[in-house]
Amino acid sequence: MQVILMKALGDDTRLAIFEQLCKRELTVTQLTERFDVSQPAISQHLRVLKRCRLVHERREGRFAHYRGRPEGLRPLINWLAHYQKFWPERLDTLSALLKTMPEGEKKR
Amino acid sequence: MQVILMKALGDDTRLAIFEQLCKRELTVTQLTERFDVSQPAISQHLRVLKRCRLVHERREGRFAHYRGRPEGLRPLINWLAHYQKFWPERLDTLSALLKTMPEGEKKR
DNA sequence: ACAATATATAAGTATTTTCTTATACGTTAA
DNA sequence: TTAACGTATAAGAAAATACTTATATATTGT
Repeated sequence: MQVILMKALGDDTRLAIFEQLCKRELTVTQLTERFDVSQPAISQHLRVLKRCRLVHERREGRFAHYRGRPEGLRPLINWLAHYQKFWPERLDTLSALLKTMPEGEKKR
Repeated sequence: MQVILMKALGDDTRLAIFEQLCKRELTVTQLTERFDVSQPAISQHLRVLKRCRLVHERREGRFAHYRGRPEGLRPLINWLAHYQKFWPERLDTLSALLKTMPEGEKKR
């Protein structure tokens, strides 16, 4: 369901975290430095983002490296494609393109 | 800001209302019949959707006809286009297409 | 082994959001 | 003109969400 995705990205802090993590992989501590909320708050946001696969955790000892997963946005794209019939013809090829977009892991 | 859009669409009832209104124009009363929340709740959801231009109100006497405005999704599309560089090359033309998509009113 | 570090979880509080009922306002029909 | 109808707004209750502090757990460096 794309409502879950919208909810996840509908919070300013969480959206900012996602955007950061799409630029570079960061640990929880590094994220905590960059935002003015507590470390637990960051962890909680990460859990939400992880639940809908918008971020990926790479454990390395006691460090948790997180990176953004833009592929996780796919359900949103798919949902939006439903509405392309309301947009100009120029975009008519969008859904075709989307249909052929692979499901699995993508290169970054 | 696309967070506002996400917030607006991040509620199940509101998303369902938007989807209904993209299919057909409906009055507040008709919407109230279709959902199991009170009429004021519907009006409040409509206000949120209207604020971010996801619906349009057509007044006709005491009736308020609402219809969905899928064009209002554009900020979302634009934002998503930022992430296309993380997607397969197949989609590389997406942003070009989006850039040329007109801003004004579109045909339905 | 022990202290320090990195993160997660628990529990509670504060804030925001969504709902309700009551009511106000404008429009139409009788 | 007045009663009924359609919708919006106000006010407050209920529910959901985002935060905090305290603490647990695991890992590393000394």
